[in-house]
Amino acid sequence: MANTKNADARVRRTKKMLRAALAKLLEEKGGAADITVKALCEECGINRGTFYLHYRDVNDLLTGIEQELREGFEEELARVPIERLYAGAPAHVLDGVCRFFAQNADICRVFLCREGDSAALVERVKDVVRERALAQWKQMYAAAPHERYEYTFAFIASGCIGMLQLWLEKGMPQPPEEMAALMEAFIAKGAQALAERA
Amino acid sequence: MANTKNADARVRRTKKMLRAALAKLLEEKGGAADITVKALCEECGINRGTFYLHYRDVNDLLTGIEQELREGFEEELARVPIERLYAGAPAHVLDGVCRFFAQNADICRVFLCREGDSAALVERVKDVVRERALAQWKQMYAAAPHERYEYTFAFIASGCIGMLQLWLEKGMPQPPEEMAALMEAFIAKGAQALAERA
DNA sequence: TCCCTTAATAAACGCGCTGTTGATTATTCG
DNA sequence: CGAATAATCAACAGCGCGTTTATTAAGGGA
Repeated sequence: MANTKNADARVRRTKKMLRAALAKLLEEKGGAADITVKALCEECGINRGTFYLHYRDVNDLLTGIEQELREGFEEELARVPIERLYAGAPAHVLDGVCRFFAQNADICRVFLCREGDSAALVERVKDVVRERALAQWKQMYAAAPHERYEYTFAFIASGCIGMLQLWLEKGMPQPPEEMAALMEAFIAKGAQALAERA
Repeated sequence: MANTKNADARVRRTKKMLRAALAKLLEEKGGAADITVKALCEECGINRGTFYLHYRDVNDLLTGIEQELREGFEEELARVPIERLYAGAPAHVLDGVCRFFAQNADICRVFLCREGDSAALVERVKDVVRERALAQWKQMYAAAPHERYEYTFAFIASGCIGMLQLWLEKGMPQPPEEMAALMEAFIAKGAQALAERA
């Protein structure tokens, strides 16, 4: 990121084009697998040698974009007052997160969704969520949580991602706020929340 | 599977060796990416041409094993009385599922866990869980469920997988029954269940 | 047991992408 | 403008792929 900004205008141009090409090929092929350096360079009319001037291989370019996405998500997550989630009173605490996914839907759909073979990012996002939940817990109770909570946070992290994946797949027919409310209700009260609302 | 059984003894031998080699290389390299046909054949001392006699490429071999694992899981899942999950009374309905993961830990750890770049199987398993939950719902209430439930089932499916992934990563220090109870409690009552147990 | 069938081997083939190199041209920025 | 450096072009060996040929070895039914 910082690396990309403080650079020659030519470098910025090249990297930008490569990212666009990657995005396009990813959507075309569906999977990150067998995207070739050659195809990437031909896509944006760049010399193949130029690619190696900036990236080690295709995966290197890929993880760069992933990292940016993750950093953006992490920022958004930092604003969430997690402690209010467990209180049982949904209070629009996840609205921002859901909106973030909606805003970056193009990239998220490619990197976060099924068959993408880009499991790494999904796992990282889970880690971020889980660790933040754990840290929050420690801060709230000033004590190391029982192992049981770790598993529950893993459940929450994965569950949220899974719900968001389905949402993205469907083309986001619901507004982010509705998704947030659904997530919050389930986290707080589980399936019982459903019965009450039905 | 049936294909593997009704075959010449030589074919069975070859396929068996290839699977063993694949498992070994997967553990060594960590990721399914860049496992080469050549390496696979060298690993078990098989002619490279022989590989192509049975599989189209590495991915073909890979999905074969995945499918077996998924079928086993699907069988186990079919025995789960899902309707009792929503009642709020954990009743050891998920014990069998968790035991299945414990029994097949070796394979699950490779195919189901992080960084494995084998996202396809994870997604399939999610689908199985989600669809079964939906079908069960329809059977119980004889009506098409609100879209909200689809998202909730997606949450549950992904959440369970996530919890099981963490469990496998840790080396399964808890007995399957404990994991099952934890999952059941969270599904039924959400984070409130934690407060009550703390 | 024999013998026919079929799997496995060995060696070689062109193909395409990789990652690197050296020389040359074009662009940026002070 | 002019020095620095990014981008280009062409060519290179290397390697794994997927296929083909002829040959050897093993299996299983009559």
